[in-house]
Amino acid sequence: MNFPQNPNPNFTFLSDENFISPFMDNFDFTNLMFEVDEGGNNGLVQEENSPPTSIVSSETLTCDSSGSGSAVMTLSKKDSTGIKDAETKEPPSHRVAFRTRSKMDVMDDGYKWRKYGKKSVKNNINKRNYYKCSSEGCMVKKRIERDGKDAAYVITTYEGVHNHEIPSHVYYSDMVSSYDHNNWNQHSLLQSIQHISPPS
DNA sequence: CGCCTTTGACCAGCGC
DNA sequence: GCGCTGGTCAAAGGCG
Repeated sequence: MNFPQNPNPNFTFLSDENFISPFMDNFDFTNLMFEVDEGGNNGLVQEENSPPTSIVSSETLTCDSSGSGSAVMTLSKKDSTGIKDAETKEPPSHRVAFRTRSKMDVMDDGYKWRKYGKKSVKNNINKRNYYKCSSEGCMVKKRIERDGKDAAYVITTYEGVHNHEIPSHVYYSDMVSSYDHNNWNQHSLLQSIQHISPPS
């Protein structure tokens, strides 16, 4: 089986040994959803009653002491051919979505994002926020919305692949030094994504 | 001054 | 064809 490509292939931040989050107790990894290539739906898993195409074991996903969380990988209509196409053509064709339980709306992943829209969506009293990568020429987008059924959960969807280095290695150092719990949690989240979809 | 968010308008896709 | 919905644009204003 081919794992979908990491939306942030240039992620080169700290390794496991150097990065252990002690704060996962207030940042639960509930669902991790991958959609490779353009799919019919938006790649979001509709709770537990809609079984995904395939499920990655939670051991693969969870970070160290966390233990709470289930990972879900959904492959849409095209299989390996879609992946190949996506790698040879322009993005955005990679889409990664995950649902987390977090008090914070925005996942700070080290990239710089610029908000360009905000919309009310159907079946969700909460607004959906649209972000673009601020780097010039980078077309990666992400959507962030609160789960309509449980506002404690945040659904984040990345679309596309960054074509540049992560701009904030220094920033991560700052995060560590400032001991920002929330950012630590987010960092752990993204580290988990790397676990489930190694850049190969 | 540059970059960001906000927000209403606009556009495209889809179902009926 | 029409209406609904989601996604994007762009002007205006705020902030450092």
